Amino acid sequence: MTIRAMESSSGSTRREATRQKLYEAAVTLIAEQGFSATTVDEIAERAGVAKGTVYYNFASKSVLFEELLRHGVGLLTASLKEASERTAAAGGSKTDALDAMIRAGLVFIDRYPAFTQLYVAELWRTNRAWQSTLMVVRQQAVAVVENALREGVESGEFHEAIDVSLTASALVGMVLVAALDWKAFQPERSLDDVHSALSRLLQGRVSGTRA
Amino acid sequence: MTIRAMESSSGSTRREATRQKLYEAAVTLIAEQGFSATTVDEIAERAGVAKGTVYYNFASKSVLFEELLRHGVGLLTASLKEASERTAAAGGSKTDALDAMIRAGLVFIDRYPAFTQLYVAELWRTNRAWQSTLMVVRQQAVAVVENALREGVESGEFHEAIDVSLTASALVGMVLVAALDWKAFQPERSLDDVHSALSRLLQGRVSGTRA
DNA sequence: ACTTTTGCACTGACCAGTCAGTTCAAAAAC
DNA sequence: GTTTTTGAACTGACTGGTCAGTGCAAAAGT
Repeated sequence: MTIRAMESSSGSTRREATRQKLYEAAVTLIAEQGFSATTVDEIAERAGVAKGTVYYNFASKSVLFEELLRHGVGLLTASLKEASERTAAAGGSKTDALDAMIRAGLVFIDRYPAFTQLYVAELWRTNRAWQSTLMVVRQQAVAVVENALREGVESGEFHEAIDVSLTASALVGMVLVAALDWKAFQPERSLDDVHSALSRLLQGRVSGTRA
Repeated sequence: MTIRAMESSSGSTRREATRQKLYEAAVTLIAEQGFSATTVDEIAERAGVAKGTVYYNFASKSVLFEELLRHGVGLLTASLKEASERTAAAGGSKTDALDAMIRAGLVFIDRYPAFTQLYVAELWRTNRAWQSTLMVVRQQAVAVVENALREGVESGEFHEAIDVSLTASALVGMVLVAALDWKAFQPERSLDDVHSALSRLLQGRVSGTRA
């Protein structure tokens, strides 16, 4: 009985690969059917793994879901930050940063539509085990947008009377719903189509006052 | 076994009252827990009614839910139409009509937060029994917004290059998400606060180009 | 070299509990 | 007297979670 080889955070390849397969299986099934309607047997089968393996890797169905949530929103947050920072580094305005984040959001949803669907379906639900987890990760993501707005107000680019948190919510909602509708009802449209429609709205070129 | 009395849309009062109680019980439970996690026994208990009554009034749990969906979106659509028509009658612009619809949407969500939550949670799900029902009622609601946009384009008020359906989705999403975040995370804010934040965004007073 | 041991990762049959939906006789409401 | 509701018992399918056991690659022992 010796000390096992230390496995770095990147994880022992086998186990991490199995967890990844389980995430992928769970995300589509839960997006389609909802958490309760999705059985652990289904997840295991879709992942090509025995049921016991699910419980070997995750303490429970809920924990699997919670970790999936953290994993997914983590990717989104990183992508938004990257877009924001890249724009700033290129000397862009805060409006440019918001626009870049809109695009990053669309790219994310384009790549992980099932995850987005599931996130939206669970976010405002109360009395659920993972509610607190969800609030934390949501706040991390929304904060990136809020920061851009706040900095834009401070630099005088945006009107100081804007309500940062409500506006951030609205912008997130705009992207989220437009993108989900795109994927669900008009999948033939291009990402650029959606992006330009949202850009136009952001920049007040729909019903902007000329003042 | 006799032929049931045809009940007109207004319905026999007693039965209609029971159905209403069941709608109200189901809407909050399903919003909190999701459809599958909500049991018929719970719904009956919350409604203060025997389980048998549920099955006397609705063919199944799914049918109860589908009718609830139709009922709720019907109310929203009527409210949006009313707001739009009222504005038009008062000689307002299409921007005013959109603004009035935003307010009507917020009032609706303020009154029926659980319904909204549940609607959002189910809308983009595929493979569900009520998917087709949901698509129909969604289209009815979104069409009201699309019409205002289209008419605004025709009258020259809005730029002709706007994408009506994507912009409508985005506007709906803006209202939906801002309102749900309001209710879930900042319930102390007033409806007017939320409305003015959204108005500002609609009218390009956040990062509007001065062109 | 070779055998033996270790323990991680995985397996899948099994269990105890849950739930939608049914049934129906009797009561209540109209 | 007809419609609607009650409430409890029942069924049969399904589900989350368990657990004793398997396979195997690396480590330890010789």
